[in-house]
Amino acid sequence: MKKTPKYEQIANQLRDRINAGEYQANELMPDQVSLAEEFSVSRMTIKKALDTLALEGLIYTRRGDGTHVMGDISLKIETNSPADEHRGLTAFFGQDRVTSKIIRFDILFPNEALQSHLKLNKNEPIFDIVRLRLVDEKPYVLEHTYMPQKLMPNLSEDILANSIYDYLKNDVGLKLSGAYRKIHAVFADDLDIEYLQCRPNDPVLEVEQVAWLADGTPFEYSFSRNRYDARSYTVLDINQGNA
Amino acid sequence: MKKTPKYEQIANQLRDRINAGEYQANELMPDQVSLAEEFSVSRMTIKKALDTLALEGLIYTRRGDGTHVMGDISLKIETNSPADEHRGLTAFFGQDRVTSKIIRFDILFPNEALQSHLKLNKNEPIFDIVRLRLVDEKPYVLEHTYMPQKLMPNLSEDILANSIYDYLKNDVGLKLSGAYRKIHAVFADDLDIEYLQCRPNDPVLEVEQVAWLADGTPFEYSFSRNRYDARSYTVLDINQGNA
DNA sequence: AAGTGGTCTAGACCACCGT
DNA sequence: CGGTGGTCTAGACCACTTG
Repeated sequence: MKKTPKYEQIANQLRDRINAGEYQANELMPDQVSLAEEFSVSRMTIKKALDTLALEGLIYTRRGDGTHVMGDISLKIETNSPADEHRGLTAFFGQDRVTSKIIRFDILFPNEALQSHLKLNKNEPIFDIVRLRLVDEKPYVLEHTYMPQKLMPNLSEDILANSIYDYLKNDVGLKLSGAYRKIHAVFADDLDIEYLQCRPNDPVLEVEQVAWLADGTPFEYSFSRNRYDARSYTVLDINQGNA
Repeated sequence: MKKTPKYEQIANQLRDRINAGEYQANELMPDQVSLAEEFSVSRMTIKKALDTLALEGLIYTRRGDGTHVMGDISLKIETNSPADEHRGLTAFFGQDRVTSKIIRFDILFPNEALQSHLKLNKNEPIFDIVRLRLVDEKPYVLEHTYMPQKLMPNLSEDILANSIYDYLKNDVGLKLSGAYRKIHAVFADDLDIEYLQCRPNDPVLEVEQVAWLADGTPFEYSFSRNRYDARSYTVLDINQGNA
């Protein structure tokens, strides 16, 4: 049983109202004092809920004016693969639609680059995993993943066939915290050609990632490779009032 | 003259201390009560300053434990081109290093896609701009930009030679607010080959962007094309405690 | 001038982690 | 258990936009 903070509950309700069209795009929302009365909370709590929605790009606020509902952003609507994806593919598409074909599952000692990325010394073994992820039976992304063995000693092929993230979260009890990603355009390599059915010289969208736990420990270094015509990567960048 | 909030001043000071090594990586920072005393502010204000740093990935907090300084993230260190780049190239590299070669500067009526992206009707003309941006005299990125004429009626080639963003912010008085980006891998086209000196069939990293003002009006739709071997795109994704 | 959102306070209670 | 961070309050003052 977990407790959801008031500001989060309120943010959820307000988000629902916006999505339901109860507050129209480019119109004003009720002012913070009214909302505080409606929800029987202090204005600071309302403010925090609104901050959440502003970070999501749903509203914007202007001192002296009010809180506006943001009109739809064209690129946002077309979007299908959000930046916030370190919860994994299964969380996004649902367990039924995602399957995995294991192409490699080895264990080895890390080279210098991997020692640095995962903050390990050369004697701490890592898993070396290559998986083809399929959505609705169709090749979606080819993932090359390195993870420290010591964090997940019981990793097996059965787990790899499903979601590693679910395993780490639910069975091992690790808490995921964040990720740093670097996005490149590269040439298709032999594996891309074989499994993603790329042609030689096709461009490939590669997402290089270091992900870490709530205590700051890196737990994953990975490359995700995508067909250039099948997938893109989207980012929402909200300017926090400074400029 | 503008007034900087206390929490922002404090966040800046604490950030400096972390970067100076005054608070060591993977060590605890002073607790919030102590910091509140040191800066003579309430604990809520300290909390807000720390939230800022947590969003930047510099620290992480654990209930019942304390505030930890995040160890360095490997990809973050190598990084040179941050996601937060809608302030423009000149703001990042400095005015002296960035020059622009104007390849196209036209005005035309928007097609349906552009009407949708920029929320215009078919009778409102837009600028159609192609610029090669050079850093230290070397080709860096090829930018194809569409902007509504009505927002910036006096745009000229002189301005294009420098920073459009500086012009919009300082001379026109527009307030930039946010951007939605979609990142693709694509084939080099004729312009890429000519100006970025790509070879035919080279992959190109393309960033498609819709940017909008503080009042929610879209003011720019653009494509930035980069040589695959010259540039990447980085994103920091911090999980806000939920999962 | 009136009304809005942004900041800040002083204190309270709670949830969580360590011992 | 003591100490930590997370939330929340009721009120205050300020900065800003609009009439």
